[in-house]
Amino acid sequence: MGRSPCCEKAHTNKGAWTKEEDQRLIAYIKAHGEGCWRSLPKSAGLLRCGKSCRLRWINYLRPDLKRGNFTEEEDELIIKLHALLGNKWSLIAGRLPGRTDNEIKNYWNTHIKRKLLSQGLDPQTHRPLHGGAPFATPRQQEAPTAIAQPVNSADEGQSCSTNLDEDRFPDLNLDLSISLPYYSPKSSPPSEGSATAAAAATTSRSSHTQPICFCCHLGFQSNEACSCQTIPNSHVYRYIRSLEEGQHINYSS
DNA sequence: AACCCTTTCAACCGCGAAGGC
DNA sequence: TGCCTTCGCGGTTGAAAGGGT
Repeated sequence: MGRSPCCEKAHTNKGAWTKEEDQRLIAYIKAHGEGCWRSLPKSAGLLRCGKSCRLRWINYLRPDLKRGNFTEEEDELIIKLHALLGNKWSLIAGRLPGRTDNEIKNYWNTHIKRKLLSQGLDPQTHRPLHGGAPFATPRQQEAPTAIAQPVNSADEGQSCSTNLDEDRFPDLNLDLSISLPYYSPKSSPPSEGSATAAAAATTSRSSHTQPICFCCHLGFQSNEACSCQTIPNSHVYRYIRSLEEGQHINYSS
């Protein structure tokens, strides 16, 4: 007995998406919002499985995606994050706004891996292939520290942003960020409960003992949008829709 | 122009986690 | 508590594009 298929394969399309399928998916999500991927294809009139729809939306159709080449800064950030997190592409993508885990994974395999190899570094361990000095980012080269190792499952019991991490990558904010879902004008914003639940889900460890500022979690501490330090209330959750809009919603628990 | 090889990246697959009952 | 369903993630595949001969 194998695992039951995620959908009825006999009546689903596979392979590249057509323009019409894209339009159908976009129109449906604009009207009803994301979620319920299992039932979405039927409701949207698509002969695709839910997983395929989800992937197409997340990796290609989402309006907040940043298309185009990776910048040098993004390159460096990916390398740093990979040194600390390993192949946790979704976590790495969470630190690069507008980039998807699939995109970063592909970019790693096609560009960065080769780049590191050409520098004599093992892409998995970030250690030199033939001995010598361990991998160091430009900033590290100014003040070399211990070699970064990908986290393993045991390490994950610790805080995501430890003092050790800060020692290794002082300019790196490893707090887990939250990618906000896309809401159409017709669909409703998240309820207070779902926002706090999302916060609890993604920051479960810290949320037990301290308030969460999403600005900080998104790495915007220095941005004026973040005013968490001026908010004395210990249970304020701040949501930012986007940097451009400068909008935010406070959710109090 | 034709063929072959390499590179890129969208899409698929299988698995584990999470949540509901 | 255990089962079932759904979702999300990471690894892998394969078609298309690009480049070389």
